[in-house]
Amino acid sequence: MTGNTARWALAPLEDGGALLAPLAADGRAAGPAVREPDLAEAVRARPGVARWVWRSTAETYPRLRAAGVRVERCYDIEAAEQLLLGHEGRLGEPRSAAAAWARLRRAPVPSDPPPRSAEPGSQSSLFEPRAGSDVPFEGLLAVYAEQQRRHDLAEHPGRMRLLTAAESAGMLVAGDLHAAGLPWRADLHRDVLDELLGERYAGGGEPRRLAELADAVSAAFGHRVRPDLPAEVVKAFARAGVRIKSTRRWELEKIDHPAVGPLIEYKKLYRIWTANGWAWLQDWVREGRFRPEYQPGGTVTGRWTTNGGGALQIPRVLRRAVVADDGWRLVVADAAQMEPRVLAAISRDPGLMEASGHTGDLYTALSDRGFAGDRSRAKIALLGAIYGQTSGDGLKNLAALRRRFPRAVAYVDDAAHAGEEGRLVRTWLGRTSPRPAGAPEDDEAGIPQDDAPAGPSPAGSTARAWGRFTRNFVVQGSAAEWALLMLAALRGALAGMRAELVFFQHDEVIVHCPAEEAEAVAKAVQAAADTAGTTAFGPTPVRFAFTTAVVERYSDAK
DNA sequence: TAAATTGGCGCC
DNA sequence: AAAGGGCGCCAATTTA
Repeated sequence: MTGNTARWALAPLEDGGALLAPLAADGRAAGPAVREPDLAEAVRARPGVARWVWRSTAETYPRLRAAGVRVERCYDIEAAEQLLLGHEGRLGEPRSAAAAWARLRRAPVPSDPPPRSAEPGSQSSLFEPRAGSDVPFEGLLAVYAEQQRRHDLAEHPGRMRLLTAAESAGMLVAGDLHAAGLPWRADLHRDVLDELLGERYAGGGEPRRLAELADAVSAAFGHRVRPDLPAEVVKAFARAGVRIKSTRRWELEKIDHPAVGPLIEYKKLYRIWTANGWAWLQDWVREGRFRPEYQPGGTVTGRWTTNGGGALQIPRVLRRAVVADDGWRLVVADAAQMEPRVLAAISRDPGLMEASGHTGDLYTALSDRGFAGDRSRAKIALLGAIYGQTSGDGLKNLAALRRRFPRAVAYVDDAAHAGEEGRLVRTWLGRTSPRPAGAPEDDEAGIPQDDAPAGPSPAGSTARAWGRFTRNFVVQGSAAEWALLMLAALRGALAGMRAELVFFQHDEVIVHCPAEEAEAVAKAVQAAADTAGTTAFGPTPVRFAFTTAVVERYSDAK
């Protein structure tokens, strides 16, 4: 009975042991719970288990990894709870297993614990039991069984199952990424800082180059102006006869004034100093690795976030510090035009599917089909449609786009209309948008009420802004799902190698591997892209392409 | 005095 | 190039 489809529930205990139970197809326990003295040994002793069902991957997986136990698949009950609540239009209700158990028993529902911020260099925080984790094992089993039933009630039960499985796989990948860490040369990072910012002054003030630029700004205005205070800068320009609404770079660039140059340069360097300067290095890089805590599904659209360290916003100039170990390489792979290809797959627009049917440049293919060979116009038009552009060239070219690719444009337009009317929208697999602020919460998920009282200015700019959000949500969110499945496939493919996934950023992965494995890894990446395409969207002519570079340092990729 | 908000900019 | 969607992080400012 423990064939390769078996599922077991697993709950770690504080003394290092674990409770386990085999599960039947309907999610209920198929046998008595057993207690084992050692969590990792209990898992190791059951190689036939295909999927481990547990409360939280972040709680359990690091302990297994630390003991050298690899888990192929899991089901993360709290991640699934979040997705199921969202699908049911109940986003915002507490998502902990304890809360789900309380709802089942009609007991008072505990609020979720506040999000914990990562401590630099921590491995330990992942081990700490969280408040709200006090669910008895039978409660966990009951919540899981109920979740299985709730999958059946979803709009597309099969896709919903795939979604929770994919999110769970993402949790495993996140654990792997944290454990591996991104190779980071602190000495090279310091070289970059010295080069850009100049030396630091004792006492913690601005580095030399920033001080010089601040002086240059003041000199240009003829009086002391602190460039990091927007209010002061706006006032200084007003005194000089230039009226600006903000000090954003694109606004400053339009001004003809000697302060603009040093001001923009100051902002750029100030950002590097405060966000990724010496303090960041001290906090986040240990023993040659940068180990952020990744949070799959950390955003409403399903994109990941990281907790501390700003791993998804690392300035390009610091990629010089990311260097493979001796004899190793970085396989840097970037999914080319991921979102337009996803739109092709989910809208089933014939023309867009055809243009996405090969791994060559999508915008060139697009321009040959409707923009007289003008690649940049095609690109602007498509991105404008996905993002809901309200002005500029994107809008001008939208008409041509709509003529040639009507179903694709209609798909995102429908999502925008739904958002403007306060309805919910879903990604391809079923991740569901939140409600706009102020929307009624007691109606059926997303179904508009005919007699709904007018909310705060429903047809106004707030509604249109929400429409842009839902328009983008269906594409960005479905793209995140493709990425999740790609990661899951890649993780499986790398299992037999020494290669490790060390970085993930929306549509880009980095694998660190021995030089001799690089070619096989590059092939595995493209294979994972193809697998993810058909797993997510079913049979589709759309191809998902990776641009791959094998390099020793990240900055050498493209 | 601490928490929340704002402005800005880095990444996709 | 700009501007549109998603974020996190920092410093300064405002609010409680």
